Amino acid sequence: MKPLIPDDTTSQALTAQALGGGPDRAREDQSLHDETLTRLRDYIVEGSIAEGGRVPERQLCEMLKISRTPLREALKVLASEGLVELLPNRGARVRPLSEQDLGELFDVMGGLEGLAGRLACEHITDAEIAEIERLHYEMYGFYLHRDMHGYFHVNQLIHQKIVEASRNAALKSAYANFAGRIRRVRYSANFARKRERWGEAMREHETILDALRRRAGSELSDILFKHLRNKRTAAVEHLKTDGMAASEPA
Amino acid sequence: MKPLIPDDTTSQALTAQALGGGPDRAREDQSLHDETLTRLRDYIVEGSIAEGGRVPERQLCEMLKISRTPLREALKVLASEGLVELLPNRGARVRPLSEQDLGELFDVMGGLEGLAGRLACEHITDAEIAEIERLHYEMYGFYLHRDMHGYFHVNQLIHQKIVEASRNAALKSAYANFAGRIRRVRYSANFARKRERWGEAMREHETILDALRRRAGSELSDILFKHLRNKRTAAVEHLKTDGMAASEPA
DNA sequence: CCGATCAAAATTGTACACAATTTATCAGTT
DNA sequence: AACTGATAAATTGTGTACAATTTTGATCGG
Repeated sequence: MKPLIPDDTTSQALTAQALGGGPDRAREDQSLHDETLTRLRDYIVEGSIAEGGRVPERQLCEMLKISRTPLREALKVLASEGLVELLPNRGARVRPLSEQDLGELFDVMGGLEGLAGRLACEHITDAEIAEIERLHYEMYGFYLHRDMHGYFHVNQLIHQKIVEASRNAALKSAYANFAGRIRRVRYSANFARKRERWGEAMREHETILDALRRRAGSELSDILFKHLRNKRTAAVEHLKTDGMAASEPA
Repeated sequence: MKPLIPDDTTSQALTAQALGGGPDRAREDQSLHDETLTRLRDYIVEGSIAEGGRVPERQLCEMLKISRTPLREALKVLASEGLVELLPNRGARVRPLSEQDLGELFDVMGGLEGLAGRLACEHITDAEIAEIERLHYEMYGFYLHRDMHGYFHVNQLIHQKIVEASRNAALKSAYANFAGRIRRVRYSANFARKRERWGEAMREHETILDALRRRAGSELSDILFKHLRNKRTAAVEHLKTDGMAASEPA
């Protein structure tokens, strides 16, 4: 058989354990439950299970080489995180994200990023700003070379840095949670083809950096929300067109 | 890469399930797990267990008249919500909230409320605004009569209405989660004695209502965050002084 | 008398068994 | 042949048993 789940799954941003405010537990003495939780979450976030697909417990148990008890515990947690849906006596399904759901999630992300920016202005060091500037120009390079992949990567890095600079663990956890939920659709749907929006996003990032330099919290908060709102529009638009094709076969 | 999952897309049943820890759900065919989850959460939020207090599973099982399995499932979920802490082989403890934790939570609440206000401006109806106005004046009445209890109650109602008007279920859930975490300390600590802050808060509420009437999203978002930031200062100050006395006997 | 070491009890982590509910299969009837 | 109903299989929900770890308690030595 196949491993089904790679061991060194790059769990980059999703370090924090849920909304808990992250006791950044070392990988050593993780209980079977925690291990299962992390692996299942990554598995789902990566989009390895079809939307709304039924997931028999037995099958997952075999896959993860554990018994049902820790698996079910993990499922309950994932349900509370919003990743799966638990239907009574009918098992767990990967929570389908409607157009509206995605819109809502993006708005919340916008609120959280706005908050992160505002708080970052209170705490960020010059060195951190310099680092973000560096990333910004790197991103600009990707933009010029039309390297979408590199662009997105650095883009996420910048937003992540801002969240870090907020010095707020609770915010960081919540952010990671919502990011994971969105990332699932982002995985199955490639965000390319938004060339016209690209330049606009790049300009928005200029203003973000500017506000950050001036430590203008309220202003930055506003800019970041609107930035995400624009992203939202593009994303929902994308899901609307691409989502159709995916669920078309009928 | 892995089929593994039959593509059975018959899921349309949108159970009002915990989206991020949302405490609103139908009381009908709750599984024992859900029932336990709700009851335990309420129990903890109400402050019935001392901070950091050990909570033997057996004891809780007797109290809730259930076996360990659903209880443990509930504990895992509460841990992911940040209410309790799970120490390996050492059981669950009510998560102690440091001064900093409380500050962080208040800031996140501020961000969420700001977001709620911004979104509310996009969706709120005149009737809803009228309702909030009514509550506002009711609250003002309590203020004039120096009725702290009534004031706080209506105050929470107003903030709740704004969240409702945002028309964002994900936000509502996250808000409920963080509100619960804060409420735990608010219960054990009576927020009285903040007379001087009271008038200021009342004035802030005037501006909130004003911005809401004008549907000035960005402005309202800013006001709401700053409003919560002021609350935060008062609350943290309170915990600093009162928290000492509370954790004395140990 | 106080502290350390080891055994006993209690508590937690996981697996498994059984009951309840849902889903699938298959007659029989129109 | 399609539909309805009953029955069988499978799956989920909950309780309990057992192993592993921690906490408690007692004995021994200083």
